Amino acid sequence: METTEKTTPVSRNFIEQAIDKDLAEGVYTHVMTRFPPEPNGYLHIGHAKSILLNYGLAQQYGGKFNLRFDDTNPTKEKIEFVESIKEDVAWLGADWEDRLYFASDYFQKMYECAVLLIKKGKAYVCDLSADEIKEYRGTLTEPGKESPYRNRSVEENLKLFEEMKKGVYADGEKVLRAKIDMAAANINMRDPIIYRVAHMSHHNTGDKWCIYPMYDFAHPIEDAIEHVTHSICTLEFEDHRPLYDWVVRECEFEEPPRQIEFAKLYLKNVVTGKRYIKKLVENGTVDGWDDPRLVSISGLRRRGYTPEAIKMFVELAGISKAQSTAEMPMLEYCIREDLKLKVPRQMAILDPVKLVIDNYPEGQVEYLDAPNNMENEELGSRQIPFGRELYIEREDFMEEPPKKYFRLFPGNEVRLMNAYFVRCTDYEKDENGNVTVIHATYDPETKSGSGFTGRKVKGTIHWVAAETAKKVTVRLYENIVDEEAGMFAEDGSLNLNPNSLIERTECYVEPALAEAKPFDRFQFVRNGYFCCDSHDSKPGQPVFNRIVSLKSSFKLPK
RNA sequence: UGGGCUAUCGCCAAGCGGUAAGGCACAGGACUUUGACUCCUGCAUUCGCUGGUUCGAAUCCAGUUAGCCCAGCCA
Repeated sequence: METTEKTTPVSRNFIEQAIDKDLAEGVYTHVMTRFPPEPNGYLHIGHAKSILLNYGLAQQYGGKFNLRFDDTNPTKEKIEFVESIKEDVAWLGADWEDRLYFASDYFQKMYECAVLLIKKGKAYVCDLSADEIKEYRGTLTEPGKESPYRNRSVEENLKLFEEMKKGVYADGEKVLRAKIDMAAANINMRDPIIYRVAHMSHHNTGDKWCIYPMYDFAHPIEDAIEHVTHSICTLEFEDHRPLYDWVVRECEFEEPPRQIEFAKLYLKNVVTGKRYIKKLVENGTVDGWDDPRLVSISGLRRRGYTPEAIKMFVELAGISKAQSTAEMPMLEYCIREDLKLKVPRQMAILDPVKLVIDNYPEGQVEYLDAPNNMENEELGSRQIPFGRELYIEREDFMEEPPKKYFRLFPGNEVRLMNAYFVRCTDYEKDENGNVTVIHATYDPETKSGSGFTGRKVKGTIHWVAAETAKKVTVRLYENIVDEEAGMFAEDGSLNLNPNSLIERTECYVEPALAEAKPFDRFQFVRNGYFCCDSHDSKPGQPVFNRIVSLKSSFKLPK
């Protein structure tokens, strides 16, 4: 093993610093984290940050990581979301081992905690209606006032709560509230509701319960039960921390978990909002939650992103408390970086025009050796057919080239990648002025790998032999949002980009690519990185999604 | 004078009283059988603003401004 010690001092983020301190001071002797999604939708890139952060921390400190579904509100949750979330978390590589938990499995314990609070005089059953509770709560600037039911006896509260549990009351008729402080500046502390009545079947517990705990009450208990040490959540829960601490303390849990908040990750000009995506799915703008244009985990996966790239992105973006919006090029950098040495490089023509090599024997086919990845010899090489008629990229030929155009134009010589030098001799156009065929002659001496140094060419273009080429469909993606117009229109709807998906059905690839399987990834020379689509590819008839284009610094001079 | 949080390059982000890391993006140049990759070079005399403390402040103090979050029987 090499000992290339990098002396780059990797700074620790504020969460790691907090954990270091806790460990050093003996507040905790181990580290336990968790990812606690509510199964009410699909995961997106923002969730990946939380997943990878929590899992990474557990790894780093030799601790454990749990996957826990925070399923305390049956009105929003579905089993299908549980499945998709498990798939996505697993795909990202966050291993919960045998620790898959459901908040709903703790309902009995939560109920007992509620009873304990009642007995301690710290909770009471309140008969106020939803509107009244809202009214009594006060406003941001005015204190609330106490509920007339606030001072019921412990016995009465116990009886009433028991009746709530038994189903005596209708939804909304009664709630259990924590008795804290109606005048607190922090609204979360103004006697928050901790249990509500909801006569509804739960995906996990069925009809066993008709009372369900609220997030603020349930979450700290869930963490405490699992001996989570660091309960990492996003910034909007900062105001809830005093309540979190109150619950853990009043329920008398030992070694209480600590809540730490960090900033969510947003992407510039990218939609992640559930209601917007739902609309896009419903009106057919996208073909599902895993549409390759979405940044849902399943969408990124289908597009061809790798877990490694997502992890790199999340690490690059960093962890802080400052509201941040990363730019798409940062994510794109990560996938290019990850795929660069991992995938084979192939020649594919996305916008074909025929090139005829007039001095090449008609009917002759010759196999040429082509390295799969010149920067990674481990990927080996392949044999590719060459012949008299080829397809080349339409943009690789110009009738009247501007200065500094290195590709094909009448009289110019270029290298056909992995093959020969060819010189353009002539071209044909149709009645509309479109170039239909380009003629050239090749020089046998210049065969790739022959060591020919007689002369040099400025340009190298890619090609595919016409006779053996495989015709495939390729999909090119752009942001689904019209960036020029801005994300949202005045009425709050999305400004859509009509060209977010360009499907090309007449693309030609090397024959071997016909056998590409879903999730096979390639670099198509000069066209970017592509992934065989997992939905629409059929055996022998692959569809390729462009994951990301290559960086191109070539711009036509004016 | 409601509470909480945040402000360091176009974007992300280190920094924790000793004189502004790094990455993305961008711009030059070298190299090149991908105008890619790689490699060089450049890119904050300044840390929201104003004062103060100090030999010394992005870091401490005071004030000020801006942004985000909170008034679900959602999470």
